[in-house]
Amino acid sequence: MVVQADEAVFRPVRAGNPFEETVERLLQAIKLGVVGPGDRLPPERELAARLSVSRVTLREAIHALTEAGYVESRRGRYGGTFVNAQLPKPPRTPAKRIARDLADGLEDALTLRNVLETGAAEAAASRELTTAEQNHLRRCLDENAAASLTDYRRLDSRLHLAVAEVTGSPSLTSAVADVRMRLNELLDAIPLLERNIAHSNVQHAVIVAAILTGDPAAARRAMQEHLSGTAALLRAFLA
Amino acid sequence: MVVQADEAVFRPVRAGNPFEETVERLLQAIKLGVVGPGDRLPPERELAARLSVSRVTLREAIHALTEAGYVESRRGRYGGTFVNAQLPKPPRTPAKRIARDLADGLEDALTLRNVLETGAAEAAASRELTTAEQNHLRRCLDENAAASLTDYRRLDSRLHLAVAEVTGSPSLTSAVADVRMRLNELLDAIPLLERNIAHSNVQHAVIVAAILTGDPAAARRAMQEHLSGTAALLRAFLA
DNA sequence: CGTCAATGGACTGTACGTAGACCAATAAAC
DNA sequence: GTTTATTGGTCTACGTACAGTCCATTGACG
Repeated sequence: MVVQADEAVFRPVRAGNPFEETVERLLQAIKLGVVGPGDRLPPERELAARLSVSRVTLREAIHALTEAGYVESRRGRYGGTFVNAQLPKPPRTPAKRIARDLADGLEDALTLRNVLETGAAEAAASRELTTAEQNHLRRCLDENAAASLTDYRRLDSRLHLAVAEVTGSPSLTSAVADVRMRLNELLDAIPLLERNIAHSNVQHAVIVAAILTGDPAAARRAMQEHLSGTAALLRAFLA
Repeated sequence: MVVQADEAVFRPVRAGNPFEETVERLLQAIKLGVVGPGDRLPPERELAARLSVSRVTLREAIHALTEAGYVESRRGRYGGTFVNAQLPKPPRTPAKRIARDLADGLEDALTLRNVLETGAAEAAASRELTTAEQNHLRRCLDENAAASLTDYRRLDSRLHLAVAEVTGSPSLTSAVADVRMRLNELLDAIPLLERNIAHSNVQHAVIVAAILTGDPAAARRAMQEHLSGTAALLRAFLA
């Protein structure tokens, strides 16, 4: 009997209660650099509507993030909830624990990421990009290249997300964001080496160049190489 | 200001209430052929646990599907909930309405499907398949090829799902199942032509052969061609 | 023919999430 | 300085979903 499809289709309907899911989403926005330090989140009423969550639940999620040191709220007109300039650094979960938690899930996540991101790079290069999209991509590339060590991971995520964005497919963008979050905890456990960063920056430039010049095959190939490097690091680190 | 990533990350936390989501999942299992006519669903207690839903909610969902003519329940030991041999045929939503509903979403779904399924084909061909996996793939291929007109769509879905299954990545399998469901309504609106079916069967055989012989590039290329045919049909039909 | 394990069916109390209205504070605009 | 629109903060009533328990039915097996 084949159980693989059963597992896929009878998986949990939702990952947690609305509160937990909302916290996760806001963290996604912050950790993937969709909203940067100092940026303001949308007003509670609007954000609650977009997330299809009651304002009470959203506020509880924001409260949790406030206590964790991610955001701060100010009342009154021109007030709002702002992302802190100094983000709390993740608690450095022991690698052993991560490895145990994700032992099976790691290959799953890496496979999905490989499919999504190489596909996104190819799809992006197959499109006619607007000037705004081109600028967005270039800006994300430059900001990442100029990033300090503490900001690198977030701006790296932001760049990869930008590649998905310029495919014009919101679903694909969401999927890339989700799988990136799944791998984030692991990536945080790996020490950042200057040499690796330099290498990444070069690869990023190649990927973006291929997308901007409209070379799908090259974009896919470059992304593939880039990802396999990270994947190798992860596998080695957790071995 | 770039809003693409905002849309992706601030999208609704959940598509509906647990009841609706559960109905959708069970329909997914039936319509994608994961459970065929005459098959028994897992016992309510077990299924509720796997879906992370209360038994009450699951029962309400099953009740809805019973009224819609998809399943039937029998009490007692060796009882259970069984998929009807004769499935109700979908209500043939007018194409105009579908086109209006999915106007924007169509390209989004097609892009995602292309990325996921070509990626799945390549990933599947890159793996060492167990004998069970090989047989499963072949069986799905054969059953689809032998299918009658009324069964064709379901067994076609089942085959595509099988390709994702043999990548060994549950997340990828789920993603393929989800995007297939999004396109299902549209596919149901397109008339099935014998000639198209024959062509599809040939392409399916090529895809499966490439996977079984471990030729990732060929698998990707074959799947790509296969999908672009369907995509062209959909775009033309809704134009 | 009786037993019994497994399954669907039904009920109760609790907790959580929601919708909506209202209050409080803030800073730009006048 | 006053006004005012916008935003976060608070409260209440309601509905839904959940966990747990018990009941009803069935058919294989001894």
